[in-house]
Amino acid sequence: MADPDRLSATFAALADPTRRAILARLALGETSVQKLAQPFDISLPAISKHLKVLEHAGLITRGRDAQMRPCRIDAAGFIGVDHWLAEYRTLWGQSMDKLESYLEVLKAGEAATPANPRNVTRKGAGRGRQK
Amino acid sequence: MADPDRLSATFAALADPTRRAILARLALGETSVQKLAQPFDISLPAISKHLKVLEHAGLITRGRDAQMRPCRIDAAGFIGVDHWLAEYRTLWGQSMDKLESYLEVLKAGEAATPANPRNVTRKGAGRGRQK
DNA sequence: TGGTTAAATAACTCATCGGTTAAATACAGG
DNA sequence: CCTGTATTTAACCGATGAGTTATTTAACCA
Repeated sequence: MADPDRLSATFAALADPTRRAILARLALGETSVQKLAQPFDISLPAISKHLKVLEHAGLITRGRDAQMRPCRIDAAGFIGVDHWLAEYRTLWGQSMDKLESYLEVLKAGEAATPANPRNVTRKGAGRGRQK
Repeated sequence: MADPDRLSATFAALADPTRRAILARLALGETSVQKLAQPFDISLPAISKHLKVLEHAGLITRGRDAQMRPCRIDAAGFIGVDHWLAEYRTLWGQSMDKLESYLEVLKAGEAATPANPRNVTRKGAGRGRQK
């Protein structure tokens, strides 16, 4: 119902192996609920609940094709996680090769130069309240 | 593939805003439990529990200094998440996280942080698979 | 219309989680 | 030793989450 914290919802969604398996399957392409459920020995309503959680987490979207509700990966949730993780990447030194790649992209000529002087995202600050 | 339950534990740990705030604080440097607890209006045992969860998730480690147990960031958990996420990066294009990493490098390099990441050219969705 | 298939909802159980307070442990110093 | 400080453990409680079976909604087809 309420959507107080999407990032929390996304991480919570990813904390379940069944849901990660569903995402792995969806990474291969859009699929119906039935086919998604097939590899698991849990009931269909359970799958339906998992899909609802994934959808609310911004990790999948659902369409409509006749009686079927095909599910597909939604980049939004992944981007949210990636963005959060980016704040910590310098802590374990994976930034250099990423920077190299970025510079290659720059050379390819597609990047706009960051130009806004006032910073927007605070570093690690965090929302301190919970629940 | 690493321990799959470990990954679940890591995502579950990250699903709590209080714990993410603790990590944000620890990103600034090693600290005692007391100082860690200060910004929050929850009890000390609650913080202690959060730290235990973070430790089990591979996101922090704890040492010993007299009566204090200083906590610090542990890269392992972050790397686990990053590796998992890498499998899905091709689904939304990589320019975004590369830019973020680049900005992190900038931040690490100088005190004044410029830049607004929002005007980067984004690639289209691009259906695909990987792994 | 009725029947079949696809998926979601309802209502319930049970385990886990985040929080509490009170007590216990570990260490430093007189 | 005893005392103070830092932190963890124990015992408990209400909320949430993952699962179930039974029922219901939605869409297609004869």
